[in-house]
Amino acid sequence: MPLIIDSIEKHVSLTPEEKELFASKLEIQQHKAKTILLSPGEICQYSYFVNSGVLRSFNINDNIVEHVLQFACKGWWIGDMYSLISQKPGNLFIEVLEDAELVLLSKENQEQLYTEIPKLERFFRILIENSLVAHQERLMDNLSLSAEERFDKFCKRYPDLMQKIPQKQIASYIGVTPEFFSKMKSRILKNKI
Amino acid sequence: MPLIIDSIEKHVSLTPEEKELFASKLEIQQHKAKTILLSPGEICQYSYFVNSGVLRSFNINDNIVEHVLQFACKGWWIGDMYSLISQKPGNLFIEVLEDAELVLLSKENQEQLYTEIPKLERFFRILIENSLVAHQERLMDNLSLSAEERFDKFCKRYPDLMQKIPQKQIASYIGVTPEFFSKMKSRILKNKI
DNA sequence: TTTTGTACTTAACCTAGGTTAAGAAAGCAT
DNA sequence: ATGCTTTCTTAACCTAGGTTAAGTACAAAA
Repeated sequence: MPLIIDSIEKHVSLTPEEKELFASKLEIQQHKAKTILLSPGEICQYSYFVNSGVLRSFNINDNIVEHVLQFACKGWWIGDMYSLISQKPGNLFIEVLEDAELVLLSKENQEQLYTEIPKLERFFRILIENSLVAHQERLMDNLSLSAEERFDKFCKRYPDLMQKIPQKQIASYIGVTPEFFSKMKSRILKNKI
Repeated sequence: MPLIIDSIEKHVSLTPEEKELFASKLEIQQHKAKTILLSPGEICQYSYFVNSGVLRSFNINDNIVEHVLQFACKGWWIGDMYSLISQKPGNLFIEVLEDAELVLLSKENQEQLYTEIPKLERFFRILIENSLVAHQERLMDNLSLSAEERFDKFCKRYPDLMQKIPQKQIASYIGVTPEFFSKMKSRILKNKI
């Protein structure tokens, strides 16, 4: 599994033995689109690394409205962080949007690796730092930008996702209804002409 | 500085020598309310731990509107994570809201400590994990809850802050204007009677 | 080929929250 | 006490985005 190793070695370098030890703790799974890997109420046991395909994490509030927390495509990690670290029942769905090959790292194996290969604890520290910064920026964007500006940023940040996923998912990610998203999109088109 | 050590030992235990090494890397500062510790465009050099007092981090968008990213009172860490890890100019102000005693840990010292005392890298990994979970929850709340529900959660989560800071700051944190916040507050009062 | 379901669009109408403006209250310094 | 500044309130009016509902366009089953 070269992709996951490569992505780690962008931040820390591993010896061949360390790579082997690491690889021995991983599990590979193939999943079809629409598969639900995790549902609210369940305890998240894995960090998922995406070799190919697209996943999303989202929740559903009382009104049956979905809200997307994260998309993950090739080279990204996804999971229910809250449930994973607390080992309590989570609030998120994790769903496969496009047929995917995933690398699974169980909570226990991850903890073991932290002590067996401290460089991996560093890697995950850095990974989570970057994720925190991204979430902080998205939070501030939601507080200060209009829907159109958020959409604009989304297009620039995830240009490849636009083709791959239904636009209602993007609407949900930027925090508007599919109807408003559609209205907004046609307004943008008109203004460009 | 017992508070910062205590807060670390809730997650990892340190030997007396490690505590001493750690303490030797810290700097203590007193600051009056209204002091600006960091402004947009500057590069953040420190993680700030709050011994006493209250701080906030916030940004200002084009329209001269402030948005609060975080409050920090006794026992909390604050900083501009984006600028700190990238060592690029940041977007945040960090301001003292109530006279404060702070413990400063410089970026270089923090990196040194990670290798000198790997347990500290673990501590900060856990700290950041928790921060990430909190930001994820706040993000989802902003997508799915009304202003009143967000205010409700804020009151429950930070009951002590209500007395300490001007309510316009709380309005800014939950993402509404001070005027609307005031209207909402009086509506809530009426409904309780 | 028809059916069925899901995604997308459009339009009329609605509301949570924003804007503007003016006054009241409360700190804080002189 | 007296002004000066900042915070808070209220009210009239406004708008971004939500809701409801109906219709269109596909794609997957059957």
